[in-house]
Amino acid sequence: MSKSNNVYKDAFNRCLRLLDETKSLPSEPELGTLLGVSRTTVRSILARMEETGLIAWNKRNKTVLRAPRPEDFFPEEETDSLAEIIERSFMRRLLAEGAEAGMQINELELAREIGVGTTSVREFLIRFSRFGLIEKRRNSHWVLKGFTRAFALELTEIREMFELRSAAAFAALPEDSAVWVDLDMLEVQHRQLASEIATRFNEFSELDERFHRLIHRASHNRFIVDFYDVIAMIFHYHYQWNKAEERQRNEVAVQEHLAYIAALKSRDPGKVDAACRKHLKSARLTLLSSIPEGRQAQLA
Amino acid sequence: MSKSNNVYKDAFNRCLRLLDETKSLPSEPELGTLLGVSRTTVRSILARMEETGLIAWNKRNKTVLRAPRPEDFFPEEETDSLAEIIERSFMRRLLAEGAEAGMQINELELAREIGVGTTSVREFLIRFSRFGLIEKRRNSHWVLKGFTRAFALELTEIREMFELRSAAAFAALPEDSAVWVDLDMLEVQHRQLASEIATRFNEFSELDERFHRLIHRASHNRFIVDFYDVIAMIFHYHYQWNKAEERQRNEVAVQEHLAYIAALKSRDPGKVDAACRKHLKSARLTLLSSIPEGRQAQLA
DNA sequence: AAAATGTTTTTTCCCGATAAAAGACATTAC
DNA sequence: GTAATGTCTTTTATCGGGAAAAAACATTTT
Repeated sequence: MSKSNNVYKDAFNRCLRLLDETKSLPSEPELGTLLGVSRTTVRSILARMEETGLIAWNKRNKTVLRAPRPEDFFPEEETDSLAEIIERSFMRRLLAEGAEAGMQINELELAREIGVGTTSVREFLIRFSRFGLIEKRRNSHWVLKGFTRAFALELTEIREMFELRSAAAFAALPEDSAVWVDLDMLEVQHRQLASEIATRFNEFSELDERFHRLIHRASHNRFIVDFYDVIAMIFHYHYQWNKAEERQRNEVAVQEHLAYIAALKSRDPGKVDAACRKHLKSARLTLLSSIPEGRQAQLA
Repeated sequence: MSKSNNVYKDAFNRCLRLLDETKSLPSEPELGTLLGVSRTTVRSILARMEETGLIAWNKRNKTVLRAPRPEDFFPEEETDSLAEIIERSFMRRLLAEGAEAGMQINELELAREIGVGTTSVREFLIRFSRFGLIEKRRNSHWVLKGFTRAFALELTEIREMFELRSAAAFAALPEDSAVWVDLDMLEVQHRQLASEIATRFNEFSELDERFHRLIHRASHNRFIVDFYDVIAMIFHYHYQWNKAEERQRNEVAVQEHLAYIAALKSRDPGKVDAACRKHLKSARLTLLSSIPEGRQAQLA
């Protein structure tokens, strides 16, 4: 087994959901762009759909025969890429108790534990190293730097620097820039979420990321834009294992975002700066308060 | 051939240079730390040195029998790690004419061209991607973003942000901090270089890097410290292929550094800021002026 | 008993091979 | 003649294996 066909399985599942909406499927290249895969994969999907009686396929004709049933879908866990599987396993370990700074990381052990080859683990660790949580010793093991208070402070320091600059750049964008439309859309979504916060508070994460990424993009600086990956990763996993006060937290954040959006729309640099600072400050406090006190740097 | 023994060969060569200085070599663990390799490698080195009549080795006794001759050394090109070889090849292509933005990068082709396995090339590209010059298309090729004017501007924007902050932090360090001693040493070396600039101008690069890294370390922020890797890499390769006005450039930079050092020692935030800005501005101009005008972003 | 040397085990680094997926080329349909 | 489908080729993602290097363990020396 050299490569799993998760790309195919994931695209197949997504394609199944398209079946509900139409009587017939579009052309192969069109499906390809829609699903983000090559025609080769599209054709495998169509082949299976024909086989299982979901569609009748004859050249350009792809008629939907029946609605998809639960058993038509591939199991969720088979649609994840290896990288995602490794990342999840690794993050679980990292945020679990006992993952102290200075600990060494063993590629072979990780690979065996997760049940994958060492190459994939190596590649993952190299990719992951840019998050500043691990470090390589040449010709030797990786060292865990740990998800410590120091890490959170260093991360937020950069975040604040970058976001203040991006927000200022955003406010200075011309009236006819497309970003104002995006911002309006985000504002509407924030208002909707605010009005139903009691039941939908867990949808905030995703909205949060889209909002901040929009702002960072205004910097027109790849290093700033890319840095948001670090923040997104940390927030994603950290809050996944730390649900304390989630509703309360998100409710506050939504209101801060709305104030921030209003400041951006005012295009007044002073107001933008103030609203941005206020939100970043509470984001920092939230992150810091959720790091257990015992989880300090233990490094020599 | 699964792994070259460049670690051994490189350490062997470095160990040969130690032979000139002493009558006998220290213990195995001591040699290991000195050369930065494991005892296993140290013992291979000693074994060969005994074999070639360089030393007499009997347990704790490692007596030097003769001075090393040129033919005792392994050829320089055999001491480079695969990663270094790939990096050099890749950078040569990148900075050569015809490497335009938007071009795709083919792992297999690169691997064949350099004469290495695909795994090593993949790992290199993943590591290299943090420099912001290439980007991965999921399940597909890498895309070259190109060493363009835009790249240089984005790079220097971050550099300036980080260095101004680090310099301010540096100046605020307590009197008894060890950094002041390091700074004094660097100042002396700068003065020496300044006085012999006509013949030693090409030694500036290395001094430059040590100076800026010292300053960045004062930020106590891993993201700032790590970012200097990007700058160092760009400067290293860029100037290696662009020697125009090198002497003139370095002469100016040394003087700017000396002014910058004086400002830091004054611990006056205003002076530090001014000296830092001045140096960064000329560094930016130098970098920009050396990017050919034709080398613009061509991306769709 | 601390630190060295001698020996064995484990891990890292890297290659070649193979299935999945992408991409290129040839052919057909509208 | 443009855009689809059909077919073939190339590239990517991943594994297992093997030599180099590190690390762990055992034994000796001072």
